[in-house]
Amino acid sequence: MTTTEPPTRPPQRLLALASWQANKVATLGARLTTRRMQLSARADFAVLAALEEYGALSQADIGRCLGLDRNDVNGILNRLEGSRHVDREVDPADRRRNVISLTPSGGAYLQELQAHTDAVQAALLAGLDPAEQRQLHQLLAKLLDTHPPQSA
Amino acid sequence: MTTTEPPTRPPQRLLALASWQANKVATLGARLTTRRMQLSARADFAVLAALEEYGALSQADIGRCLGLDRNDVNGILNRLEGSRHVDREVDPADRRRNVISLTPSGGAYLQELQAHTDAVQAALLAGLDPAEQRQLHQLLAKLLDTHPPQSA
DNA sequence: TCTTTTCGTTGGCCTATCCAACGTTGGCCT
DNA sequence: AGGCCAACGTTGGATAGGCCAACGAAAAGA
Repeated sequence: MTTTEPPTRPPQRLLALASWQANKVATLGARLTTRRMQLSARADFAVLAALEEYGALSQADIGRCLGLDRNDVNGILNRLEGSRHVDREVDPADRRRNVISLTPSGGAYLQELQAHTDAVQAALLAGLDPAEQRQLHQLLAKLLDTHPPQSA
Repeated sequence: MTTTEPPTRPPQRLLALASWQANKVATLGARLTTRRMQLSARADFAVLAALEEYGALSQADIGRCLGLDRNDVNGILNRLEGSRHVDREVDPADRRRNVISLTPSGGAYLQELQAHTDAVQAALLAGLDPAEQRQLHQLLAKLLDTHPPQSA
């Protein structure tokens, strides 16, 4: 009797789900990231990128444009402030707010993370040719565009 | 002076990243899921789908075909066994293994979850026309195919 | 003025992913 | 036979992400 062979593939019910696929791609990205940097550096990268593109921001604005919760932004900033990648000052014009600004050290850190991130992207998309990569990117962008940005 | 307008969009450095997009789509899927069922039901769905497609499996086989860690499979099965959706018996042919099998109740639960899952997919992909949905699905499938299946 | 909103902060909950270790069991090899 | 190694289930823990509730301070609106 042939021993019933163990399954190698995920069940069709899962393969059919775009959300399941997206999850798998996301954790794949996380795995590839771990090989090159601390996992939490992804969050740092996001915040630093926002500051670099938009200049000084309040914590709430950072959260809104990144789709992050205020609390989580706070935690990331504690880390970044601790390593002097970011300055945190009370906004004199609105003392409820903190003005978060990028330090030179933070800018350098951003460049460093960008290099690692690029490598991760290349590894993640290695199986697709350039045209397919562009297609995928555009489809994901369109999908995200149709959903309201929301930071919890 | 025009007060510097708060940014609404994520920075370009993030928009350019497929891994960031995948993460966002994944959490979007999670959010939509939460509206209809317990978040943890996604894991239940995956395990039940595997059992339904392949018949009785060992815990290790479940983990392998779903890409899950053995430990996590264990936790999911504790839940499913507690609600009688799954039977767990020692394999008489190999007493290291447990034979996990779907109960009628589990089959019904699977159908119920499938309905909710379908609704989530529809909501997630609502912004894409059918051809785009197919394209996205195929590109994600191809991407996942090029990466070795690995369960931690 | 009083009320409502925004902001930063603290603390906590749930899920996901992953790693390390243990005892049990089976297969393999000499 | 014996001894070694691999696989299995299980326990416990680490890190991370996403989310919610509540608080005091401060601003905006009525």
